[in-house]
Amino acid sequence: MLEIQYIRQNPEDVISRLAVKNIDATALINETLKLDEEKRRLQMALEELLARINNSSKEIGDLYKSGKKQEADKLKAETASWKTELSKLESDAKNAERNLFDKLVLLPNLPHKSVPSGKTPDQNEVVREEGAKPPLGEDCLPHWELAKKYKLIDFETGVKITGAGFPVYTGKGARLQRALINFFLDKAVTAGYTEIEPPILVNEETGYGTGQLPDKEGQMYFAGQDNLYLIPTAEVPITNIYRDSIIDEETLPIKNCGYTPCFRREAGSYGKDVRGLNRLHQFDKVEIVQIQHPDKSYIALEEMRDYVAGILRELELPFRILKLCGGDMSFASALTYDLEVFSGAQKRWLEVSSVSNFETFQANRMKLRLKKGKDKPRLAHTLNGSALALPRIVASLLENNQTAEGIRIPKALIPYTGFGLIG
RNA sequence: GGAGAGAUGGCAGAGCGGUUGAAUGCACCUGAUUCGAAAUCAGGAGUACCUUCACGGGUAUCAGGGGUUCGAAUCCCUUUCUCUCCGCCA
Repeated sequence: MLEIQYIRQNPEDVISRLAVKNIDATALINETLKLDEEKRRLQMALEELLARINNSSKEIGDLYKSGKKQEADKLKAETASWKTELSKLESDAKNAERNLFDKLVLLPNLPHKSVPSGKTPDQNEVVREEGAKPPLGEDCLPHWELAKKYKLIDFETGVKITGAGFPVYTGKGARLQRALINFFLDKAVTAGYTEIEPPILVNEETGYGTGQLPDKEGQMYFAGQDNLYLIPTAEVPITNIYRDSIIDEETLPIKNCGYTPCFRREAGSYGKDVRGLNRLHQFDKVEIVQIQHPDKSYIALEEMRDYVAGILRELELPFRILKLCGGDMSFASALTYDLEVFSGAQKRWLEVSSVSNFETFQANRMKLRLKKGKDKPRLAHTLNGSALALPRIVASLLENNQTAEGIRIPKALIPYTGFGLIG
């Protein structure tokens, strides 16, 4: 959530930066400012009345103590007569606050100054491209064929057990999943991240803290009986660890990582996007999360991006890094890099990681603050990135490394799989 | 799931419905003493919002929400959570 103080002081800046996300916020901002004024006006009136009542009550107490019962009773009656005014002011003030809040939660985060404008994914900026695309023959197979051929993934049985988008991994396919998870976690821990195993069901406050709620609840599975949501990413529980807390700046940066399954309803997806492993309802992912000082968050963002690139390099996958344009960025992000691997048989780029700086957007919702000595607490910056999401890594691993003998496992992964070839 | 007990500041722990934002202890910060330190003494110290050029002032906050009252940490209702006992169970 944007800070109202900032909007109040820099409405022009807010409007022009939201324009980069292709949002004309002029009307919304004007309305927000009006509601903010209204809220403060009512708050002042209410607090003034409360102060009068407090004073009066104190006086009544003193009068009783000194035995002046008559005067006390008189003042009591007078004070009681303010009650109708009080309840009206209370409900008005509450409504005004509610109205303001309802507007504020609709506003997406402001994009960083360097974010390119643009409406669609093809206007994202290619930061760089690395690795050679595999020289596959005409007879190369897409990963879903390979998965079937080598009995690695059973999509049909997944449909039987649960539904589309819930594959069953078998044999070396399952082993490959486990290998990748361990590989990613080991990498992250070596890079200084603390491993976390969080809950994968979260409550409403948690969903709100990272920005999934109230807007995108249709994207999450919901366990209605207990009012809990299945997490769409480990970012949600791992960042919310610090909800409602004030962290000593000395302890920064906080770097956490965690493996979790992720659940996404993906309502509205169709066609080649959902073929095979391209888009699933349940998938595995290792996530990295940082809590950073505002002055250092953009350095950290680049480090995280380069860290993820390093893993892709070790996996010998051709990849490219994109800086997302305003129109392709998520609601909460100020700057996002996507990392995509090239999937040789499908001949398309697949997003395997998204690394974002949320600046104070999540921290403001979560009341996650930093404190240095006696200074006033200030909001922290939060960042996260996938490192990495498994399905599309597996897709490109299978497709790019197919040979006549079988599927070659990259060297770095062999200690984890225990085999170098799927034949 | 059933029965009971409880939730107070960073922690521990008081708190007859009326100067209780809250005693006390520990921890913490500042100053005095000291060559320095320990000990001792004096003082300070939560968070959020509103207001003020500023000094300052106001409101809220004793798990969350609602109620009674001129006035609630204190009384009532409710939700959540914790603990103890029973049941069930990886």
